Amino acid sequence: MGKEEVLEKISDLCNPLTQEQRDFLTENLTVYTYRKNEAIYSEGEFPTQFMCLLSGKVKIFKNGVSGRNQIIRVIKPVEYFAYRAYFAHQEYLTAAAAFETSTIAQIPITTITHLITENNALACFFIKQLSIDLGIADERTVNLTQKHIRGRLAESLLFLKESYGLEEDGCTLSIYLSREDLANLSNMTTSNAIRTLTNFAAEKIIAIDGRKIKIISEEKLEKISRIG
Amino acid sequence: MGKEEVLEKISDLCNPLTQEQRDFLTENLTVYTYRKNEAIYSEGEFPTQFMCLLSGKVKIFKNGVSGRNQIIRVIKPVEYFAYRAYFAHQEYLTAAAAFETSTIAQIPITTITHLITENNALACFFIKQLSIDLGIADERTVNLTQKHIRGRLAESLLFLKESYGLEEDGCTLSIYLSREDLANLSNMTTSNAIRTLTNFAAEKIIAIDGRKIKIISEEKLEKISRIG
DNA sequence: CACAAAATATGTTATACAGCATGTTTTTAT
DNA sequence: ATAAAAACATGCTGTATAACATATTTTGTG
Repeated sequence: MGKEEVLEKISDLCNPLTQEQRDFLTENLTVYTYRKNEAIYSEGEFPTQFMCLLSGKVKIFKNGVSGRNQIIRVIKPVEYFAYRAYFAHQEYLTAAAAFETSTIAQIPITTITHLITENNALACFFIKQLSIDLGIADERTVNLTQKHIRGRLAESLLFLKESYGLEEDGCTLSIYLSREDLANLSNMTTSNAIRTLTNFAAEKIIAIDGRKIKIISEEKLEKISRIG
Repeated sequence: MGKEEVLEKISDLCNPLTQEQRDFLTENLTVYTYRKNEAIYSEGEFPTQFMCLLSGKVKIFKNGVSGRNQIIRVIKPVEYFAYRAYFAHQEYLTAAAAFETSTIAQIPITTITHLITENNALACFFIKQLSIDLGIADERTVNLTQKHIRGRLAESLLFLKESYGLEEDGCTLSIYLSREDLANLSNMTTSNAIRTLTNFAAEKIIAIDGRKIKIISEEKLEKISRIG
């Protein structure tokens, strides 16, 4: 992908910038492609790059107790990530990996912080983004802890629909997750993700074909998510 | 409390400001005192005031399913709160109430956003604060979902020690929470908070005298928190 | 293509924790 | 001071979900 094309994609980041600042950004920008399941960064590492997902799908997750992972959030194009830790003067508390082949623009995080101190509109952009993410995290805490297994899985399916959308048929989720990833997203064991998925299919709420998931009744999913 | 005194307390907010900006802040600043258990703001309300806790203790919580509350974070003097929702252009997703008599400085949130657009250092202050809070929220998600009941309670006790410190004797927590609040902080029922607390006391990890909690072995609490 | 490894599926068992009931103590209000 | 309400305490029961076991299917690799 050419730099011109990249700049167009990250316009919400570039719009507030002066031409000079934009050039500075472009000079320091590199583009990498990660393969399916490849690690992008790991918990405990020191953050050096600000990232923007240009194409593909990425998960942000944490290693919990006894090897259980928790998917904290998912990234879709064009979204920014990998900056929180540096802004907080911390190491990464999370890890990131590619769900599928993903193209990522990387800019040294110091370049970004430099631009932030120069450009107030850019600072405001990050204030808003962080505020939205913090709200999502707060919601998620309650949902993951208080809802029952069916409610958590239903919510995850709706969340995936919101995040990555549907295919042309208007009902198949555009992301094909392993049962394990689905479990890690919903805070349950893989076995229970499989079982509950099977139940949903038997109840004609969804239809499953391998990793393809068709949402038959969004209303029912919403109801299960709300109550359970 | 006089405005002079308040300004001194919120110096980390004021330091980046020009004298003119500081005067603008002072003009728009009011101080309220909330009684024990009094609501400060509620879920769904539209945010209008930026707040700073000058003295006392405050909880930020969410109403979960079937009346179960989840305490999301606690505020100590001098910390800022009640600004996330406005920055994200949302209603409050959480509620706030006073654990005990609390004095709170309030500034119209529009005053703050105005100052942020004028003052880059102030914007950076909030970027850092939000980034730290987002990291805490991510950690908390995993801790609350993956740890067992003893681990969650142990963690909460250590968290309260970190947040509010100890009394002069060097081992009594400076905050006296109801068993219900302790349960809401640790994602468990009140019954189980009581039971587990009793167990910890029997194991000589803590000593309880009504709502007073003495930490006898911090190492053991840390171990339980880590493993459980 | 064959083989190993991983992912999916499903049944069984074990257990952590919620839910409920009941009694006691402490706090609050009149 | 006394009644009422709230908080605390503890035992019992039920159940949601983890943990384990064992097939079966799919995927990846030499």
